[in-house]
Amino acid sequence: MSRSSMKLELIADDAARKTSLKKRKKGLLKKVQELSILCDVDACAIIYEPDDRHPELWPSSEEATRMLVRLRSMPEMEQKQKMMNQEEFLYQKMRKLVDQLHKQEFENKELEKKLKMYEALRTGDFSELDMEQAMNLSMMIEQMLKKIYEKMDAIKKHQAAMARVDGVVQEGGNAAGLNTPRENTPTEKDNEILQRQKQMLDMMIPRSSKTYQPSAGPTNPWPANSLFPFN
Amino acid sequence: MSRSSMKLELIADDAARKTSLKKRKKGLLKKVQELSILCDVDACAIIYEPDDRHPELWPSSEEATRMLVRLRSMPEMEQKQKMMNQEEFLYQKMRKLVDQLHKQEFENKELEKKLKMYEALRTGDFSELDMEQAMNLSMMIEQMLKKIYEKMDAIKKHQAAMARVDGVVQEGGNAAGLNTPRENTPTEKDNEILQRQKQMLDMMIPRSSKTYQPSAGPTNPWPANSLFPFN
DNA sequence: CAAGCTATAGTTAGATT
DNA sequence: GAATCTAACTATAGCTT
Repeated sequence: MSRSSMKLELIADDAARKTSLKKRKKGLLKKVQELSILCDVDACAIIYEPDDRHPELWPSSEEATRMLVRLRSMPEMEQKQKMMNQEEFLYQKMRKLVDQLHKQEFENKELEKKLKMYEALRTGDFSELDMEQAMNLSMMIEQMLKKIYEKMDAIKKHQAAMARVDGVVQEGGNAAGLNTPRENTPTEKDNEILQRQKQMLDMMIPRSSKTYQPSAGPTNPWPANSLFPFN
Repeated sequence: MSRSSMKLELIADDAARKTSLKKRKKGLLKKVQELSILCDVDACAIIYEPDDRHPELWPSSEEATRMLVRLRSMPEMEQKQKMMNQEEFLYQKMRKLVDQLHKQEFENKELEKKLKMYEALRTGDFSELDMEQAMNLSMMIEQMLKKIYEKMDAIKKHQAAMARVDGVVQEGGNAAGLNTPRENTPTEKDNEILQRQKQMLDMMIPRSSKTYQPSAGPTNPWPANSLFPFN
């Protein structure tokens, strides 16, 4: 219903009624399908058009038939219900299976989410991630980068010290192959760190990452109950 | 459906599925009512919830029963009824469920394997991996390292070139902070590469990796149908 | 756990081709 | 009629209460 909300009553105009029926039938079928898939229920719809002997059965004639058979057998079943008969046993078993299945499916989704992040990290393609995953991943990358920088600094310091020792012996050689501390004025050092960060990101992320921007400062947009395992 | 259109698949989360079912059931009822009133047709919907043996009938039990009576008068129905009884239906459904469950469990295991490798890569703890996973992982690390080295070489070459340009102007400065080519005799270079590999591994793997030994040479212990996705 | 809220995807009456 | 378009208009996922 749209355009000047119509009243809920028979559509008098023949053509309009038929058109509406066609559209709504389609819509209804879709809804039934969605319901049965999304919510895991057996559902069907039946429509008798006035001038048609054959009813329309959804989602399929067979499915509807089965449901109707179940429906028909229901009244008799009520009587037997006190006892635990074969059918009740089957139903119980099925309920258990359905529960297990749902649990598995849930776990599967969680695993896939995590995996997606790792894969994104490896390939450098972040386009498939949703907001939460992107945030998780950005934090993870930052943590990894931090560790890497710490390690690099440690190595550099070590090598600088070596170079100094060499220098005492050999009058200022640069054997370690890295720049020596005396070259770093405070400003130069800052620049260097920035440069190095860009290089590292480039190394870790083969395709240049248009989508990733390392968040600066102490701002932490992290959801408290993050799904990602920062062990 | 709203807010970032969801996929048409089982809602894994139990509570969400239940909520959705309730809402959609209501919506469906409304649609059926509207259809039958607006378009003058007999229509009904039937929903069997998984753990409820009593189906929900719309618009009313009486209406549904009337329709059932009409349906039963269809000749083909009678035959199908004999063939497919309720119990057989349940068994069929259960078989389907068991299959689904096994499939899910398998997928789950595969996902967990992959995840375990990524986690091992991140934490540096390889003790939990089995042989196949360790081999997969070692190959992955080698590939990543290769990429990193290539990148580092590219950067180094670039910086060395810069340094040479500087050298022409400034008489041999080492502005880029990495060693210049002239320092590399062949033997020194080999040593340096080895050294660098050790450093990189150390950086990528916080806890020193006792279990990982990069395999040298062209020997490839890889299973042809590796489970790991090298895309 | 039910009830209410809200933004937005989906539905559809009416018009047009 | 059937198909297509579009402007209302509704249904409902994800939240909050």
